[in-house]
Amino acid sequence: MLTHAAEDYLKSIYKLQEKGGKVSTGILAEYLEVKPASATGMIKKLKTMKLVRYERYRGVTLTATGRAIALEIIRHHRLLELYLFKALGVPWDGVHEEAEKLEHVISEDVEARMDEFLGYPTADPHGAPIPDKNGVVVKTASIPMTDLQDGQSCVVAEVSDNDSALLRHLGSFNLYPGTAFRVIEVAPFEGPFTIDIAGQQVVIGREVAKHVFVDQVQDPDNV
Amino acid sequence: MLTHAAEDYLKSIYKLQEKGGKVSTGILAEYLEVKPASATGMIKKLKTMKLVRYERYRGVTLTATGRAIALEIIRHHRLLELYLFKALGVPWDGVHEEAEKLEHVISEDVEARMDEFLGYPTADPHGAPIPDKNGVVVKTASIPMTDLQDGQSCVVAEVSDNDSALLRHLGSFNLYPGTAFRVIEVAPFEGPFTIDIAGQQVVIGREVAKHVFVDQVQDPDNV
DNA sequence: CCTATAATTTAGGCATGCCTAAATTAGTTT
DNA sequence: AAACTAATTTAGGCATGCCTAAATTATAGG
Repeated sequence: MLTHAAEDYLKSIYKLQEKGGKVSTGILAEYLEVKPASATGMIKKLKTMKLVRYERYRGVTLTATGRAIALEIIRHHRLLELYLFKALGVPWDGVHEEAEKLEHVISEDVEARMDEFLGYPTADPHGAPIPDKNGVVVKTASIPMTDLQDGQSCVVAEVSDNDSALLRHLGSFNLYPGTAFRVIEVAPFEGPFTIDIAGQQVVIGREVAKHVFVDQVQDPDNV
Repeated sequence: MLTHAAEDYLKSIYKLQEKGGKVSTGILAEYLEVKPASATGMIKKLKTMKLVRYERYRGVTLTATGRAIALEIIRHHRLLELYLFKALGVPWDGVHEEAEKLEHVISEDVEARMDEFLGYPTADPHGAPIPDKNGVVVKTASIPMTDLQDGQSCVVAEVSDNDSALLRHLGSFNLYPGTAFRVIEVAPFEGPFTIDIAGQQVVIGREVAKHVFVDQVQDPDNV
């Protein structure tokens, strides 16, 4: 069995690898909030366990085994988030933190029971896909909200889950996965987005919009 | 915040103190499946934190603070056991093991939600009392099954929770807390108990009976 | 090409929590 | 009271996982 720390490293390498191939020691350390020297140490340990590929100064990537373990942990995390949200009513800005601790200790048996209770779901409360038992993840083709233009309509697919203040903010606009909205105006010079959610006009700053991903984009009718 | 290990020590000291006052290093070490030398080390650490009273070669006891923490962990453990049992259908011989891992990471918020879901229960699936939020435990006056005589009727109050094979065995007889039975015969020379559960005759060995505690003992009608 | 800067790695240290082996203390027995 | 036994404590070691500080390597600019 792996230590909690090792599991966290694998999970983080997986996530960073998603957007950028090889993962540098520095990026990984920053993501995990440890010093680069500590990351080097753990990477070496993971290499002896054949969970990562690594050459010094060259970055790190997961092996097939390492990836499988990372996806297992991510599955635990996202199922737990959804379970806490649906079964216990934990607010969506709190589930990440809770799941972060529980993901390392939950058994396969309990996980399977939660999965059944939830009806074998495919996305967590933030819209992130839940890998299945075999580690298969359905990639979504969502685009960042910052790519939207005036007049376009869409549906929220996913939002970043790691900043609970941001989530509370989005929640105050009802900007959950599944919520539809239309862009009324994109202010020039990297300005904010004015959008229409169910008849309500809302202004969303650029920094916030970076963390919102959307699907089903439709151009305005009057083109 | 305390380490998981420290929490386990406090919980164990509490349980051992219940039946026997001061707790010796050896007993504690045996209970925690650790060497006596390791227990001495942790006891010293707990003493500097003022969670235990301790003088070398004299045994250890909890301070008020230490006791409060122990009861908090025990509350986590027992609420989790009941939640896993009732909400997720985990079999009663599996909940102890699961709760043992979860008790150290569950938040007060999630615990409060489980408590509410369960309707503020007072006993776990093995009949052990659940301390309330303020650390108040209702002591039960149960007696060991081994004290029963021919003909007496009673109700199961509590069973030991730490041996899952034993629990499966008891489960196969429907010997759960709340189950009523009548003693048909106590075989002489430390022999087994023959009992009547809902019309079924069952033979219970002495070693098993030691782990079953009963309430509401009534003498036979024909006295 | 060679040097400056930034990233990374190595070296050495610290806390936790376990271990074994040796020394000490308590308590009982003669 | 001395000696023996059993329990306990001390001493020293090991793995994990973090840290800081110093050395090394990569890479880009002149």
